[in-house]
Amino acid sequence: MVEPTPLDERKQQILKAVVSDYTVTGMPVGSQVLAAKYFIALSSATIRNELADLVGTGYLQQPHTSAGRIPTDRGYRYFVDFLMEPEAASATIRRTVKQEFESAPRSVDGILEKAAMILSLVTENVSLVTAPEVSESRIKHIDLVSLEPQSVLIILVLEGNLIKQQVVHLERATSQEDLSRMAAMLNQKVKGQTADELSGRLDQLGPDKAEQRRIIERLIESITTHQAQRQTVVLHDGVRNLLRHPEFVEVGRLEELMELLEQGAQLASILQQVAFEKDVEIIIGRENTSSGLRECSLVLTTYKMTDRIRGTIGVIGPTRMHYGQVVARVRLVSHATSDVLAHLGN
Amino acid sequence: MVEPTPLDERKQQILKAVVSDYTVTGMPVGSQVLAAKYFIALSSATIRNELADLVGTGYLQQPHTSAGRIPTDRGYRYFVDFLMEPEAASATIRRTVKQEFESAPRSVDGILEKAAMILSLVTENVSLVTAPEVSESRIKHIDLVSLEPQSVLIILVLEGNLIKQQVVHLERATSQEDLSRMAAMLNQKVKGQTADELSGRLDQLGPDKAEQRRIIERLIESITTHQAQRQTVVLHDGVRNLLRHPEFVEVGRLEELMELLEQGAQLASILQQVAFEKDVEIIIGRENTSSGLRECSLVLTTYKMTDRIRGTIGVIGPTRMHYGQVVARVRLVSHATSDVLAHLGN
DNA sequence: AGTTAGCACTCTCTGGCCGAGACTGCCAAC
DNA sequence: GTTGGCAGTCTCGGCCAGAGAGTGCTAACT
Repeated sequence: MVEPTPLDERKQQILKAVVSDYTVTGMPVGSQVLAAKYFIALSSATIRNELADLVGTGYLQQPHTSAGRIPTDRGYRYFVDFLMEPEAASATIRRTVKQEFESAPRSVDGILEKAAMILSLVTENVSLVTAPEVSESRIKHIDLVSLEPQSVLIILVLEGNLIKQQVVHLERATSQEDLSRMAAMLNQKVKGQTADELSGRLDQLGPDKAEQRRIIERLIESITTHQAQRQTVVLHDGVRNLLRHPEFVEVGRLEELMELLEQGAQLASILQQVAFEKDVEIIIGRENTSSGLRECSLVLTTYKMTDRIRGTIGVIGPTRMHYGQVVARVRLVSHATSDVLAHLGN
Repeated sequence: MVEPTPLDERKQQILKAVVSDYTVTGMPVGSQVLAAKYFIALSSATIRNELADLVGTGYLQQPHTSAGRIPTDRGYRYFVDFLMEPEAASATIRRTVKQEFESAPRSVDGILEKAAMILSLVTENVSLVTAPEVSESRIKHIDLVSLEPQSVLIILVLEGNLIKQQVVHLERATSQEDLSRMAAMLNQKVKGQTADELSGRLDQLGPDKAEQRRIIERLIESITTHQAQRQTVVLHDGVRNLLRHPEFVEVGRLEELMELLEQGAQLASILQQVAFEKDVEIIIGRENTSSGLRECSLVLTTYKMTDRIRGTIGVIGPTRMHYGQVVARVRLVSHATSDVLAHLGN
């Protein structure tokens, strides 16, 4: 990382003005416009000198010799770190979010899907939402359903009414009656534990018949390994919004981005690597390791359920975005989502 | 509908050649090319005469005066109805489909998602898959989980290990023990029935305590109404493929299409209206009622599970597509999907 | 009557050119 | 350090010309 050149007050104001203006108009910002709209006390020549400095230090760039300036990734970074003023979501937006959530279904999946929809709606960008890690969720209820004599369907009801299923094959035939009995016993023992915790506590299961015990071990092993290797699901919504941004008129960039969104795996690993030092994390342009995101920015935060952080929620948009507004709205939707999830009950 | 003008043999061959060539090259087809590549016995002048007729009767059109001809929707329609030769999927494609399905999870949801992925892969278009109607699926297992004293989570395990959940509120507090007892009873009575069938057969429930009976009625009512008002889910995959087609370089058309895909509801109703007179149904360009699909074609068929038709599977692509190949591959993936679903067990 | 060669015509596409417009960088003066 | 002035650079839109592709029509041919 390059040591950031300290900027004096006036350069900061000019950088801020360039970012603000460019964000709105999408056109490179010239010295005359800046002098007229933002710095009436200064002449355009003075501003030209400052602009030249900002280009030299890498905060701004020129698309071509006779054009105005646009921010570089570094310029945006300085802007969001030091210059951006906190904004609050408007009452209209808050009302929209509230109303939309009212029609959300009463399950984690449904709520997160709705959250993705709402977030893309209010930010006019692509929204991203990761589902909670199953292995970290508390188990509320276990059910065992016999499919074939040696084949069992395990149904896990996790906190927030999140339901997970998996099929496991047993070494020997086991009847539904036996399975129901084991399920009843498991429900008493495992309630409130996470899949992660389960693996270490097999010995807490009372001394049952050796055979049953072996089956239960097999089931629990299946649950823990299966959940461990599950990759995080990433929901997204609002690609249609992206098409309206002028930076995506050429479909080239879009293709790589769509691939990223539709494959999910790479995106999941990107989102998992985010270190949330602040409540909202912003990743700008080439700060992204993925080439499909070189001209995009991510604005990410987390959401909670039962007071623990469970997943990431945020948006992907062009680097030229109204960061203040997007941050406010991402934060709003994140809080609203956490609220709705909280009301699902433990 | 305009009465189709009967086409003599040679006009048919010329129309077929135009469609075939245009499908491959994407360029308007001229009389010289046709004479050289497809009709060596004829002169380009003769072909010009025939082309003029085909334009007059609405099977072909000219982008501009000095350009070659391209098919109209009507031309494509005639082609797929009378001229298209049946194709078979290549061994490579068949192997790909087979291999991909091997890594599919053992649940309906997972398999259908995988099917969408595979179909978009092998057709290089956007794939569509509707999920089975829950209300028509046989119930394999019911579980009742107490959330709060008066709040119950109903878990339905349907054929194919499809799991559906819903929360229902009761008039009075009911313990988990009571719920488990009722679940056990319900499992005996309702096994193998569909939600639709359930509603009519309340009286078959043995004479229990009036109170329990009322609760069960409430649960069943909740199941049937809830499932009835669910709208069909439409999965899609492969938007990234669409971006590679030259007809979508301008994002205008794409925007409407993305909206259709991401909203789902309108798409669901379109798919439900398809009358499957043949095994593969093709809807071309403006035959679509939806404006977002005016320059797209749909190639659709159905898939089965336990010998009953359960949903629609197919693709959306530009009207200029290799229909024969796409039909073959849609059919292939549909059959493969049905096969994999069949092995899930009842 | 159907087919063909010939030909004039139309339309698109590409590249080059020009002038307008937008901004800059630099210099000299303040 | 700031400013006015000015020459220089680059993009963009419009215009034009020439090449290329393909047609429609006519007249001749089988």
